[in-house]
Parts: sequence; C-alpha cells; structure tokens
Amino acid sequence: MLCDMSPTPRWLTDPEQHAWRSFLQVHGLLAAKLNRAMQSASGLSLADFAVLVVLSEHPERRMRVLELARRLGWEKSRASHQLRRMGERGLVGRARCGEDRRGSFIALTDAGLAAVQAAAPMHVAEVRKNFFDALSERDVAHLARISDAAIGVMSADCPEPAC
Amino acid sequence: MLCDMSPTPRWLTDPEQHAWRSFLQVHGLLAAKLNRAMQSASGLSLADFAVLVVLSEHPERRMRVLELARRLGWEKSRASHQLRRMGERGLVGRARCGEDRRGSFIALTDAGLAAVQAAAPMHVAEVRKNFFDALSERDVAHLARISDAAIGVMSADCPEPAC
DNA sequence: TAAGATTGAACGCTCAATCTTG
DNA sequence: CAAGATTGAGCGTTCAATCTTA
Repeated sequence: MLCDMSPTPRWLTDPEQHAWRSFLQVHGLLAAKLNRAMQSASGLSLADFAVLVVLSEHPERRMRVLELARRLGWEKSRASHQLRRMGERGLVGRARCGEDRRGSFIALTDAGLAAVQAAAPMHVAEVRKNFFDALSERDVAHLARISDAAIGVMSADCPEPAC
Repeated sequence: MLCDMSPTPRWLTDPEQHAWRSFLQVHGLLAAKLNRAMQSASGLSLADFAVLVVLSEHPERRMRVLELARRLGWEKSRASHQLRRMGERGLVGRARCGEDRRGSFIALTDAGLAAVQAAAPMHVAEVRKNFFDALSERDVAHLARISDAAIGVMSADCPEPAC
C-alpha cells in the first residue's frame, strides 16, 4: 500500500500525545540551553561546533563538503553557507581537490581546533547536567533503541542519505 | 555545589554517545520531513501549525500573546514576529484587550481554523508513519518517562517557564 | 520602574537557480 | 546530462532596543 487514502486517520492516543509533546519540548529546551551556553562561553553556534567536531575526528582533519554534509545529515547548500561563514572567521580553510576539480576540501585550521577543544568540556558538562543526569542506564538504552527504530523507518521510507 | 570546576569532566560513555547522536538525528529527520510535508500539502510551516493548534484548542479561540508564547515555550519576540507574518496572511487577527490596554488578543480567523483543520489529518498521519509506527506501546511509555525526566531537571535548574 | 508587546539588525536554513567539471 | 559545490532570495529565530500602559 503506497498511500493511505482514509479521510480521518486515527488521532494520537493520550499516551502518544503526551510522549510526542514531551519529546518536542525536550529537544526545544535542550537546543535552547546548549546553544546559549555554547554561544556565550565560546562564541560558537551548535552548528559551528558540530562541523568542528566532525572535522577534528577525521584522521586528516579535512574532508570534502559533501562528505561533511552527509555525516551531519545536512543539505549541501546548508553546509556551503555554514562553511563560508566559518571560513570568514578563520575556523576552517579550503584547498582544491587534486583528483576531482569539481570539489574542494574543507580543512580544520589551528584556530578551529583550538576552538573545538576549548568548547568541548563545557558542552559535555551541559549535556550531562541537562539530560543524562536525569537518566538511568536503562533509560539510555531505551532511548537509543527507540531513536534507532524511528531512524530505521524514516530511512527505509526514502533510501537517500539524509533525505 | 553551584558549579563544577573540574577541568576535564567525564566524557560521554559509548552508550550515551550513541543515544545522544541518535536522539539528535531523530529530531532532525522528523522536523525536516514534517516541515516539508506540511509546507507542500498546506502551505503552513510547523510554527504556523503549532500556533493554530493552540488557538483552536482554546475555548474562545483567542489568547494573549504572552499566554500563547508560554504555552509554546517561545520567546515573546519570536511569537510577535510569527504572529505578524500570520496576520499578514489572514490566519490570525488582533483585538485590543479591554482590561489591560498594554496587551492585545490574538484570535483565530475562519481562514486559520479552516487551515488547521485541513492540515491536521495529514500531519497526524505523517507523525504516525515516521515515528509511532516504529514504536511499541512500551516504547511510547518509556519515551514519555525519559522526556519528562529531562524536562524536570531543566525546569528545576531555572524556575522560569520556557527559560 | 516594571510588564506586555513590537521592532530592526544579524544570523541561520531552505529552495531554486547557477556555475564548473566529469 | 549528472555530480560537486556555490549563490541569492525569502523566511525563521535571537538579541537588544524601544514603545506604551500599569
């Protein structure tokens, strides 16, 4: 069945509504707290931080734009805008790609590495304080299972990465 | 203890990292899917829809700006910008508040009511398809418990609503 | 002065169009 | 034409400043 044509689909049950609204609220509160903390302590946005983390975890500390976008689940234009802004602040640099001249490499600069290293401990502490401190080990396992199940149906729905 | 001054806080364990990254990815994928579906099927953003739902659930279908912002967990300036844009499209209207002339009421228009009623079934169907269809009843209960626990620590941290 | 609300600037994200190379 | 990447317009969000009334 490709498409459910029923005019009035089942509404959410009360437990489902509760779970749904709380899930959205948790993400909203967390994102606001983490963004504020990151911005005021390090002058980085969460998007800046995410890019720096991915680059710093790469063995050569440099990647193609599209690979970076895939890892972050971003659209390529979002990545491009983000990287331009970060380039203007000296957090990343660029290099032509020898093999394929359509693309370019994004490289972590010394300033970018310093920024992510300075920001990481505070970020982890905030994630702990605002999230994991409230959760038991079993909660963490449940959350991972639930999240992976949802990612599973969404990815099955459309086979593109980051669709 | 007001503040942890330890220079190197505990990093996340592997299960915690997994749960954290999956949690962020689920929200990102869901938000992207739901936003696209809402936009293309109804011409509404998720923010438009959220406002319309809250207004349509109110007995008089009108509220003060600040009450609306509190319910959505939004800053008042965000609400103000959002409501101006929605007003320009005829989805909401305004009325002076008799008792307190500093504020104004936001009222759902007939067009706004029609829009939210048209959009709701598709939205619910998308939420089911991309999220609840992957979850068991116990998953839903776990998710609610986990989310509420996190909301609890974040709200305890700062007593303001939508801090 | 404080509370309710609006405004403008600056930044972030999405979409569609574009440019360059394969 | 397809793939890698950039650009510009338009909308969404935040922050700080402002305006009006209590």
